[in-house]
Amino acid sequence: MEARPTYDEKLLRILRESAAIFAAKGYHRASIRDISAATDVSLSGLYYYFKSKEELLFLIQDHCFGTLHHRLDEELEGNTDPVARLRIFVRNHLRFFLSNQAEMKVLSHEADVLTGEHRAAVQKRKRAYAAAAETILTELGPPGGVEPRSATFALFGMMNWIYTWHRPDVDPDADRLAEQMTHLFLHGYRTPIAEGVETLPERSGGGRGDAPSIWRTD
Amino acid sequence: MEARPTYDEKLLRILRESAAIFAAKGYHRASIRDISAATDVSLSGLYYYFKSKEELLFLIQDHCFGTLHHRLDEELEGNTDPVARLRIFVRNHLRFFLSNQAEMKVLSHEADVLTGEHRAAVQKRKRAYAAAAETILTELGPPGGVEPRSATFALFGMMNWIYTWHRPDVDPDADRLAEQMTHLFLHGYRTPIAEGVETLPERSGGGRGDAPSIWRTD
DNA sequence: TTCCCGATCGAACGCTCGTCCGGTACTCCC
DNA sequence: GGGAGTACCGGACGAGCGTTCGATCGGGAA
Repeated sequence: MEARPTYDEKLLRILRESAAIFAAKGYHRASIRDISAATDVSLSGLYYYFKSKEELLFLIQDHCFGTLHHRLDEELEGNTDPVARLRIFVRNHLRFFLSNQAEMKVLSHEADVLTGEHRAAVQKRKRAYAAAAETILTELGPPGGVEPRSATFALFGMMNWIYTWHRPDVDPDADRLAEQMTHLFLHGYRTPIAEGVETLPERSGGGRGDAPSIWRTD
Repeated sequence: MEARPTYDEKLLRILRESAAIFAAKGYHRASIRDISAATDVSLSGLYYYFKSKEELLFLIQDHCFGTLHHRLDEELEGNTDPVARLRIFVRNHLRFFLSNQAEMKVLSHEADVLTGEHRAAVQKRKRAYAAAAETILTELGPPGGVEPRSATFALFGMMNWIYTWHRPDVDPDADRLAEQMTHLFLHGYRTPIAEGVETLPERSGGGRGDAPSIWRTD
């Protein structure tokens, strides 16, 4: 005999299924009716668990971000070597990303959908997480040539872009990817830029402005 | 006396304004009525320029990708040094991205909205562009440790993530960013991974599975 | 048994959406 | 002047959306 699920269990199941649907169709194109069908909960029955579609998105994002950051703190605990800490950070991020692809896609892809207090709450989480990342980078010492802010976002770009290309059957798992990305980042970050060698001469006589718009009229 | 715009000029204007609106609100949330208001063309009048909302998105993406790739070929022409070619590739991509942020955001963010032939046509463009990138990376010689496929996407991730963070008033311009990202990528890509030094010991006795789901039930 | 309350549902409301139809100026050519 | 064709518009249609309302069901308390 199967025990009836508690309120919390059922809410978590709804959040999980909703995340999968938002990830597949996108937040705006996914309808509450889709979620109703996937969860076998009636349309109106769902509103017992959240007040609005936006709150549903918020619950997913908030829980996801909170868990990600919480795990990071656990993993970092007691570790003081700067390089090891960077490695742990990347590994934690990628493990979490690949184990919760739907949720993390929703987090990355629907980042600017929320409004008002929901938006503020998620952005607070995001800032705290980014600050943790920045601290870790600062501990590495001064960079060799790239600016810390650009470098931080370059690292996040590498990691967060994953959901657009990673296929579990052919691509490396999270731990191997973490090794590779840490390696990729670390060497470039600490190696100084060789003056004069690494810049490209301007293309001569192109005649076009340096920031041409796409909308050519030829 | 202002000359009346031609058909093509007006279409391009509509595409430009639409791209800005899609970038700001997202494809699904932006309505044809929004575009009508922004362009001062009536709702039905717009359908003289495209057959459906999806075709409008296609026209933007197709034109954008086509121009990006076309520019790349122009810039690469006559240049044979592998490192210089990589540098040109990154610079071209970033220049284009920052000069056409709205269009490139639409390209990145609404990548899997199109269906049928529209989707196929854009994916063909994307594959051709990615192939060009892969060729450039191959010319660099064998990587030092990271896999070429992961490395390629890591590079694209760095570059394509830009639209989420770049602020023209505080961040470096396209050319400086290109220098930095090329540097970042190149050193990591060619430096071998030091055996045994760069791997992290498993966390001892964590007791949790290695790919824990977010949806803890505690 | 009766009452209450958390959990759930069917049916509807008001709204916005993409798209289409019929019509109308305007311009050029005969 | 008359016909053709390009450019454009007002207004509507049907579908789908998020949300709400009143009713119902089942189990523990009195």
